[in-house]
Amino acid sequence: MFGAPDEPATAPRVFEALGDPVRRRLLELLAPGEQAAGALVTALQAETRISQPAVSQHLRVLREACLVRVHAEGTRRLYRVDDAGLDAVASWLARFSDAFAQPLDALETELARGRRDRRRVDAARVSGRARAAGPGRASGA
Amino acid sequence: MFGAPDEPATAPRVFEALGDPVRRRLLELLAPGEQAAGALVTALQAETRISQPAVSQHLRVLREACLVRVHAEGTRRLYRVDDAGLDAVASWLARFSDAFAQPLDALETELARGRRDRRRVDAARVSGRARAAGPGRASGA
DNA sequence: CTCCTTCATAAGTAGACGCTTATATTGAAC
DNA sequence: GTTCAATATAAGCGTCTACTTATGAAGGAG
Repeated sequence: MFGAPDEPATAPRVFEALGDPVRRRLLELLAPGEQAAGALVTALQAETRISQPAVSQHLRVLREACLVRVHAEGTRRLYRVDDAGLDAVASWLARFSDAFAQPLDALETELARGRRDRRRVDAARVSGRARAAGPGRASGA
Repeated sequence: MFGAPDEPATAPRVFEALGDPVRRRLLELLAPGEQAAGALVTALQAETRISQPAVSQHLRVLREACLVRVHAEGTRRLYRVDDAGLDAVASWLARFSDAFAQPLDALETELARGRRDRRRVDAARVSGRARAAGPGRASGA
């Protein structure tokens, strides 16, 4: 049952996976915690008219992008968010952080190291404010 | 020349825009600073076989997603990264930050406020580590 | 073993998307 | 003015993508 789980451990096509609104919604539904595939189907069908295979295919794409992880429990498939994909996105995005963010990064790294000793390894750190920015880009003028 | 610049100031279809590798490359090319459209075409053509209109169309999508901003200088069109779109991405991504990140966010906000007084308003803060995470998600086990 | 539940895969199709060539528009230079 | 340089838009087209229905495979219950 259920094809062999031989994902390549890297995170290819992450942005492509996030390009679809249904897949983003799936991730949002998974944000609070683990969910069975069936529960995700039900939740989506309460919002949109979509079939079970469609959801399954979306979950496959998310899996291949390392954005979700699965483990079987009986006949159920329990999905959860996978940090690997999100980290890939965050790290790409970091390239566009303003220059002044760098020292802050260093501080964060330090703090994160301290926390890591408190057990909680290698988790993503992302924060953002949604308002449009003024002219404060790295390019200056 | 050049259609009227009436973008809606919001950032729709940001993830869709980032879904294309050429558009991501364009943003990377713009990361160091402002670039003329022609320079971007030249840079891309040094890597891939692509036409000028194709690049122009990609730039249009990036514009509509608030991922780049333009201003005309003579007959040139100078493009730069627009924080609005990146902020939208970062803020969506923030939903998936681990719980322990919250206090850190507060610290950051405080630090950012201090910097804001030093002039440099409302810029995005994003940082991430690319390595795959251990079992540290919000969903616990 | 049989039946039901849960989920994935197969095959086919409509539409979206990105590319190309051709052309229009605008500013600068002569 | 005419001409050139820079960029955007228009039209057309192949391909990729997400959907559907139909089916398969596997675990649990009786």
